[in-house]
Amino acid sequence: MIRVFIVDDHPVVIEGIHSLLQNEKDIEWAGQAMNAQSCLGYLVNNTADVVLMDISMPGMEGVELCAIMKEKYPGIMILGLSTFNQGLYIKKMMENGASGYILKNSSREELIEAIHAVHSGAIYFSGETGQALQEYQKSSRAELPVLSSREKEILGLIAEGYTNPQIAEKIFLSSFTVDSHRKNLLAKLNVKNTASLIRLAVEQKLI
Amino acid sequence: MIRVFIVDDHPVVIEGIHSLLQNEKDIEWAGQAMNAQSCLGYLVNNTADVVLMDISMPGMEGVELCAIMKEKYPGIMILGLSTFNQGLYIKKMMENGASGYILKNSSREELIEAIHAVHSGAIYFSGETGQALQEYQKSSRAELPVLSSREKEILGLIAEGYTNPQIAEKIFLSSFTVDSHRKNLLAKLNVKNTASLIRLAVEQKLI
DNA sequence: TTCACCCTCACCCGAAACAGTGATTCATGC
DNA sequence: GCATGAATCACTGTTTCGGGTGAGGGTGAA
Repeated sequence: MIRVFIVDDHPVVIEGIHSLLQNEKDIEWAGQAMNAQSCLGYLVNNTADVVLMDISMPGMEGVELCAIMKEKYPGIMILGLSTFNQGLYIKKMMENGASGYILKNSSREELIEAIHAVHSGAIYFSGETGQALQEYQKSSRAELPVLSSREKEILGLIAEGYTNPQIAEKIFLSSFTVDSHRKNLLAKLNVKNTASLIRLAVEQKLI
Repeated sequence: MIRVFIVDDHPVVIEGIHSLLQNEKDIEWAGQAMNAQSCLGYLVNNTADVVLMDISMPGMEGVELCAIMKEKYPGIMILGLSTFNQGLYIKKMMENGASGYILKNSSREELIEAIHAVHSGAIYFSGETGQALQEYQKSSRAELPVLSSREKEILGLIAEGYTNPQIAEKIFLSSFTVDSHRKNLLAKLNVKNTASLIRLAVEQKLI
């Protein structure tokens, strides 16, 4: 028996989901809340197996609530719920411990499949949201110039906090040479100092 | 009809999966390959809907093959397959376009559910691998000291490539003050220069 | 009301980074 | 065989960073 709780500020959505799950044998309606506070209040004395959670709520963000709940009750699985299909939000929810994500206009079958998957510890993103997430990951990758192996090596060492003289000593080069490579990195990646260089490198997973 | 192709360097695994899928009505066995090259060769003249892919293969890494395939044939869905349960690899596969992940000792039901989910565009990570992924994400977060709002603001501006004088001008402060905050950031986060500061900040999602 | 902490500003100084320019060697491919 | 680019080294500046130190005002909590 899977106890399902729902947090959403739209009564219509709560009703809709409730009626969709009503005749499901292994799903039990644990309760509902219309904001983050009452959700957390409910969980003080009660519990649930799966929480359906809207990401866009007044006051506390769904993303925040997600993080708090996972901190306090790691055993409760969270299934994101949204009308919109924003890759960024979906990614953030996942990074904060959500186990899945579906759209509010999902079919009954999809909803139930997602609840089961999430309850079993799996991660499930429905077709539309899964594609949005992958699209988002793809689009956030820029077109990058090719770095030589030496440049990549030195980039890695810079990111680890070594200075030019330290790098020079470490890989047996002149400090001038390291400096040259460093300047080439700045030029190739079109950034103007170490801060933006490292930021770009980490975000684009160059290191 | 879902055409399923498999890439794995272990014949036993190929046979096992083949027999598991044999009697499935809506699944068609498209073919098999034992390394990345022959997989790519097959796809020149043929196609598939879902590719089951081992992540640990001799020669080319599964992660690499995944990226190449998604680049060339974005419509083919990739389902990772592994004996081990390494959060890091699972994350990398996903970042490179895989739609799901299961362990080789999964049940027949789980395998088929995963193939269906992935084929519909969804993202599916089986119970064990999903938990490994979430554990990995959790464990890679360090215990961080609390940064004041001013510090966070300045950290963000440093990451955008502004120098102390530029930041000072931008937020109407003395350059000395900005420098003080900057030094406090280095001290609090226990790093010794801008490079490691920004790396930490990006990796821990402080900005 | 202390105490802690944030925010602000200030100065000194050495080290590191950044800009510009130019050079040689070596391998690779056209 | 010649162009291209990677990799190496060199020198000269200017700017920025980072370490150390200190100080004054504000706020909020114990």
